[in-house]
Amino acid sequence: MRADAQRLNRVYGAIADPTRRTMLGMLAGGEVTVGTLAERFPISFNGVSKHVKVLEQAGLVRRKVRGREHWLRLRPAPLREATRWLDHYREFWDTRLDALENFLVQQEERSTSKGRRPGRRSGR
Amino acid sequence: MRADAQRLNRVYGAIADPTRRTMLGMLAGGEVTVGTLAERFPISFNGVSKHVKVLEQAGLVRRKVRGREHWLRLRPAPLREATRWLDHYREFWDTRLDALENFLVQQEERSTSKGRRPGRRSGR
DNA sequence: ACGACATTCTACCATATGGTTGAATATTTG
DNA sequence: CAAATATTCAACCATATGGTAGAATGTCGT
Repeated sequence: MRADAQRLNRVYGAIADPTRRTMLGMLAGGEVTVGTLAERFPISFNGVSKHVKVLEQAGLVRRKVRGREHWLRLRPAPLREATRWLDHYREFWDTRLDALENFLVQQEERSTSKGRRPGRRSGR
Repeated sequence: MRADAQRLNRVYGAIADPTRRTMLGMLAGGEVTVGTLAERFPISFNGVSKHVKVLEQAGLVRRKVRGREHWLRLRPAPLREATRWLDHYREFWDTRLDALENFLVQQEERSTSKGRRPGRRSGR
């Protein structure tokens, strides 16, 4: 599904920025306003506001307007999805590729440390 | 450490692109040349070459030049690191925030179902 | 040596991103 | 009502990104 991929794009894109990762960490304790968030970053309020919007569009943060303040809350669901994709491949690679790597490295060692033996198909 | 964050930026940035995610999937089976990879994408060879470079700089792919061909191999280690960051937060949020969300939603229901809206001044 | 092949490098383009400032909007407070 | 506050919107800038095309580099086959 395309929508699925789109969401992954947004989520990984969102957490690819260290400022936004830090923001997510700050939201772990509960709700926080945009202004409170902004206090802790060396960029302008507007810069922070933009980052928040990115997190929001990735579905990682939910905004609730109460009076003049915007309260932000973490939404873990998209992270779960993102983890699922990563885990699916990572596990497979961890088990399968480590073995493959060892195998290939050994093969390399064999062909470089000892001379090529006659009658052997040289793997190029 | 900053280097750590830098690596996470690169890895998440790399997998934020669906073309590159697909490439990683294709590399699961073992080594593949850039050209073989390129055959399966609707973009130019050069475009593919650029994507490969991004994956390489994120440490997700290792390149080995054999003759005129460049063979690519997956490197799972950075994925492991990326998963670790995600998992650390996700687990925490999963347990802690789901409870918080339920609590807050209930609170909301309680206050809205009784028609207790705060002074309403219509927009504009 | 020569041409075909696999690939990168350089240059270019359009759009996205992260940042800024200033104006606008809505809300609380005096 | 007016001022202060919390925030977004709009415009702008510099740089990054994803894409293209063409030239350059290195290797293979004859």
